[in-house]
Amino acid sequence: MSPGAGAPRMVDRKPHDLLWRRLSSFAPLSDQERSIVRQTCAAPGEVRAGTELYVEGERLAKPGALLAGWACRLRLLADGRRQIFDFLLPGDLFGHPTGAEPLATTSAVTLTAVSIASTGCLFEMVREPDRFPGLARAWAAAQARQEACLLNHVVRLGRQTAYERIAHLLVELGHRLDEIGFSLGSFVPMPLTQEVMADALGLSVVHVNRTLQQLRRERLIEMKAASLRLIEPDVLAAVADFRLPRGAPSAG
Amino acid sequence: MSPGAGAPRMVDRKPHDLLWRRLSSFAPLSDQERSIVRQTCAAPGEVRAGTELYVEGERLAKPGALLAGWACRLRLLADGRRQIFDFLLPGDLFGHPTGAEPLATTSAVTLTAVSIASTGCLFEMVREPDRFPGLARAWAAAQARQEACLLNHVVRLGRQTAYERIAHLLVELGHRLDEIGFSLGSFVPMPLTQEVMADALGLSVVHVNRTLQQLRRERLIEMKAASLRLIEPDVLAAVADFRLPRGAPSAG
DNA sequence: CGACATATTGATGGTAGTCAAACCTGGTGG
DNA sequence: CCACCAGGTTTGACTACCATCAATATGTCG
Repeated sequence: MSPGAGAPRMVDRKPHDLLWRRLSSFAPLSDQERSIVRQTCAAPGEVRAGTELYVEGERLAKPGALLAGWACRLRLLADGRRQIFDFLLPGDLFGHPTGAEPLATTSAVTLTAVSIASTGCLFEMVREPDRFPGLARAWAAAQARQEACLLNHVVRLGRQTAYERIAHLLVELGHRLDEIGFSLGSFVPMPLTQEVMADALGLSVVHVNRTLQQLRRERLIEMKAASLRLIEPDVLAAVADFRLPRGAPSAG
Repeated sequence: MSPGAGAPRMVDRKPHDLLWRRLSSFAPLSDQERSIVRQTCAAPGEVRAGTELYVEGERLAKPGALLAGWACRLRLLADGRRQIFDFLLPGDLFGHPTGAEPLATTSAVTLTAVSIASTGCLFEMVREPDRFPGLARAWAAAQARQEACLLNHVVRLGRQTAYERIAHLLVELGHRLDEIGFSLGSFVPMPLTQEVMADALGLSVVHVNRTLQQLRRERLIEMKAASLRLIEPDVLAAVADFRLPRGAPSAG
């Protein structure tokens, strides 16, 4: 499941290695493609926690990739309720128009300090699958992956209890972190406040708190600072009916 | 919002006109593209209600488009709970692999008798955006549309009450039906059982029943056989905080 | 230290789930 | 034509999960 202790970790390397390694795990890249991706990451931008990357309805003009830090996509309701759709982790792409209209269907906000590669030129390349087949395939796979997570999220929200939702989300995030070099059974970064988890999982902060306590009491998870350890990933996956997305890239 | 009473309705025409009209509403098609799409719909397949179009995990081999009838995408949990992700209406595409791996991430089941065009060859064409630019753009827009509906669904499930969820779903379906030729303020087909709505909205059948009654009592909707009328679409949209998806095709 | 965000705890109430039964409705067949 | 049945809808009684409100810790940062 995880690389051995000595295996290279994407996140340990220079940020500008992270993206091409991540894309390569979706589909093999040519040397040319790889070097272009690396160039893209040469001068990442840095933004603070709480920054809006883009806002619902706005024209998507600055597509990017996260090289470090976390963000999320969300929508605000008229009365202030907030729904988080998914989380963006290092190596994830954001802000790329999908349909004909390049208008954002969600907002996106950073949850931590974040460093960002601007991927405008990569996005141009993806439009020419003949010249850049590896990149195009990796891109499509990355999108498919994001959609798979969204489907998981719908299941959590629609048909799972608070206990199951939290277990499911933590296992999913654990696996995603595993893919980028953290090992599933050990402490991994988890910079989500309980309020953020609540807004993602459709629960109240109070109930998230109590449910997390239950998971800790049962010795299924362990929390420390802004990090988390899944003590029993298999038990958690079982109670949450978690399924590994098919076609998932293997870590390392 | 809707075409006048005398305007042509996509669904009134021969099924084999529906698809190209629908795709044209996303992006203009060349004469060649249009005629190919029409040919695709020449000999639709017919299947009964309750047929599985494909099953989660299976290799997607028979991509298609709905020419008549309704279907849905769903997932079953280990203990029998069921979550419906979205509904497929006439003119919608299904079963097209998105990422590298052509494995279904959901199952899909027909809700009514359905007629289907096999779109394997169209799907090949979409891979060559240089030769078929209109089709490629329409395809991308159709996908974007589907994703927009999925985002709406997450909001419903995560942050809305039963009352809001149902209102929101009905308005969304109303608008989608409006796009394919029914008019928003009049009776439109609505072949969903309360159980299906419950499995889509993360509610129990009983509660769906009671909430629908409330909407009827308040004279916001009217139901008859397998059809529905939104008496006050604006009020419903307001209580549900419904937003028209940007870049939506206009009906007619 | 004080200001602020986040986490925790307790008490109470409401929304929605569960269980169970009755009631339609359309279709089938004797 | 009516009995019968299956699937869907409706109703009632009861329960429980989770939201809400409010107050108190804990922690972090200038």
